[in-house]
Amino acid sequence: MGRAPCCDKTSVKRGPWSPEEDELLRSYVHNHGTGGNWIALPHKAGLNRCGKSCRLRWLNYLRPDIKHGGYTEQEDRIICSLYNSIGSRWSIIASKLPGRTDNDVKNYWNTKLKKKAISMHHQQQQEYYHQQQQHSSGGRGRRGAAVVTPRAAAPRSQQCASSMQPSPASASDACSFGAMYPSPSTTLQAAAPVLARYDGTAPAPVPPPRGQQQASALAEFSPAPATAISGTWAGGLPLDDMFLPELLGDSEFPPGGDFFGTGFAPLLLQDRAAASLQELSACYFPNAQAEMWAAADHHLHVKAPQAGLCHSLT
DNA sequence: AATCAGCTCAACCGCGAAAGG
DNA sequence: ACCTTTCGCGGTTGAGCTGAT
Repeated sequence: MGRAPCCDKTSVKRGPWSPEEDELLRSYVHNHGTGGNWIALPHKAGLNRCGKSCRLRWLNYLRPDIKHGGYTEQEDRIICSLYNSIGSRWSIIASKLPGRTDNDVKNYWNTKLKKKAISMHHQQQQEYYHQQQQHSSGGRGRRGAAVVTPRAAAPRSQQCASSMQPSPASASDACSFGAMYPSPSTTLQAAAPVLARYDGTAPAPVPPPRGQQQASALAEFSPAPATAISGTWAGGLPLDDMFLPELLGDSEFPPGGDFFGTGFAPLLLQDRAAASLQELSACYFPNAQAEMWAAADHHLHVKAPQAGLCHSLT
């Protein structure tokens, strides 16, 4: 059986839109609006198209004030940070970027930004690994502390693969960003009391309906994007305080300095790499997450991530 | 010049949520 | 309360483009 199609696909035109079709749709919406019914719109507009196709064309291409390409570094950072925090909720992310559509942001992430993130994460891991090697060769490290190398971690993740649906690639996509870019929900824990500690044994909070979920997740991202872009974001924090220095260069983040500002320093710089690995590991080993975050909190004052860090694993 | 591989992005697909009867 | 219709979203596809060989 299956779901009935939204329209008769054999009788409607598909594929790329012609300039004439664009003009028909544009002028119809301009004169009449969408009428709240996309299914009926193509017939009224004289278009031999599926309603969904019309909606998509309008929202992603014909709508006024749409921007294509030319993403700024600022936008990159917003996308990265939001992706880290709420995952692939492209419509929400796009809503924070004036003129951008969810499809556009999604494409941009999948084709460009993701690669950038992954390469940066690998670089970060390597640096951490080298640091650990130097540390252990120059003296004994922390008693009982095992140095986790990517090489060593891989087989374990494969062991877990049977109980974890997503591929390592998809997991690393999300987790690499979790590790790289502290989300506002991580860096702004003091300003986000809604964060519940993940203790692994407590019953998971009942997720609110999707709309409310989005709203609560977004509560951390007010005020509006225009304000954010002008230089400040939630709680009046300077935008740059909400992102790790990878995209900015070290000069803006003095080494060892408390660049998150007083009261917003869950990730101390000297332990950042460790926290990153911990976060990454937690993605691969969800059952060990409670212990890790408990330890992390004790050592690093790190809160467990809210939904979104390892969204690809859920 | 021809072929191939990789990339981009518009468009499609199918699902869940919301709305309305 | 249930069913149907429509909307909105995220994942995926594939045509067209570009650069390398």
